[in-house]
Amino acid sequence: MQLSETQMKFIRRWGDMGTRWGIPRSTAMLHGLLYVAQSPLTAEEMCELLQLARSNVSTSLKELEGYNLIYRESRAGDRRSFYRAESDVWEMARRILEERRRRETAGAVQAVEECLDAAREAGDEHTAARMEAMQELLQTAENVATAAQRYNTSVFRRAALMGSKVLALIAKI
Amino acid sequence: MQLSETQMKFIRRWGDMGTRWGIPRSTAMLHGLLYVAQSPLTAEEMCELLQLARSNVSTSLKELEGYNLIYRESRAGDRRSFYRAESDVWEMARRILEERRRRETAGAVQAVEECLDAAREAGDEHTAARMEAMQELLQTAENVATAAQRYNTSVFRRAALMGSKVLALIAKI
DNA sequence: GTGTATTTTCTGAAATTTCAGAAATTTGTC
DNA sequence: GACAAATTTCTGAAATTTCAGAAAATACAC
Repeated sequence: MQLSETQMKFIRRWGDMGTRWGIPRSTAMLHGLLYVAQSPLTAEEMCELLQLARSNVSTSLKELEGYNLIYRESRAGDRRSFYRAESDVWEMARRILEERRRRETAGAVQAVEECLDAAREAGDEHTAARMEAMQELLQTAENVATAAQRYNTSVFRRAALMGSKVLALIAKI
Repeated sequence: MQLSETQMKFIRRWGDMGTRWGIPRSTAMLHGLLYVAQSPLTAEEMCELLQLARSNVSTSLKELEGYNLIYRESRAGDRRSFYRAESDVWEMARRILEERRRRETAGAVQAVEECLDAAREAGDEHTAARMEAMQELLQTAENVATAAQRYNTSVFRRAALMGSKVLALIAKI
């Protein structure tokens, strides 16, 4: 496989994007590569195409698997693993949402919960009130994110596409 | 002003949270401090309470102002600035959303747009299709985020609280 | 089992980010 | 204007993160 100039451009941009989102550049680039690739690739090929160290590719692919953004496949008579990306962008978004919920929001809910308990324990009304408000926000975010996992990708996509209309409707109630 | 143990605990936790979200620990801690503070604080007081360098506090406060998460106020006969945080957590969330949209999503939409043009130019059907799908996702996220800015905080909150029910409804269509 | 292809883990170097202290600038008073 | 208080910017040190190369572990053929 050879990368076209256009593909390389996307991969580089996607890498830049990643860094703004807290994802290492090389990890994001590998994801971008698999997203535009027409067929599954081996780790070795990816090293070659993006000029990354084999170790780096190995670690990054594992991270991407953790986010369920890529699949690894085996082929008969070939002991290497072949990787391909989830190609449905809505499914991709849903999985990112789920992982971020798990790693970030869930922890926050628990942390604030603890602080709320401590504030009540100490009879600190003001702080308790603040913690309660924060708790409502975090718990709601958590609930929405969890709900999004219950339905299929098509529902998720339609909900997003209708998003602004739903808001307009709610504003009228 | 003196910080209670509970408040200090929250501030530290909030700082930890920040780092996971790509926000410097000291910046997040300052925000947490202002969120739990009962009255506006000066930069100097914040240095004292959190044991941070004056310069650091200055930079971080400016960053928080950039996110519209804090307000600075002046008082007659006092040349110092007094800071307080937005205390409505839903308004807070809305502003974070808006800033993230501006800084992260907006740039991505443009980057993918460019790549899409390049792919079409080069007659690269496969890549163009992938870029189109990605574009739909990013543009939709952008649209929803923009829409959320059009209504007041109460609408935003109600929409979030109804989120899972709205999803269930859409799933039935 | 042995040997080889492939992947993963370990280690440290390079790059980046965070943040304190010093210097410079701004703001407001007189 | 001169002066003092407050804030911001500059600089580099410390901490963290990213990532390459080497070593170790694993998987599979024979």
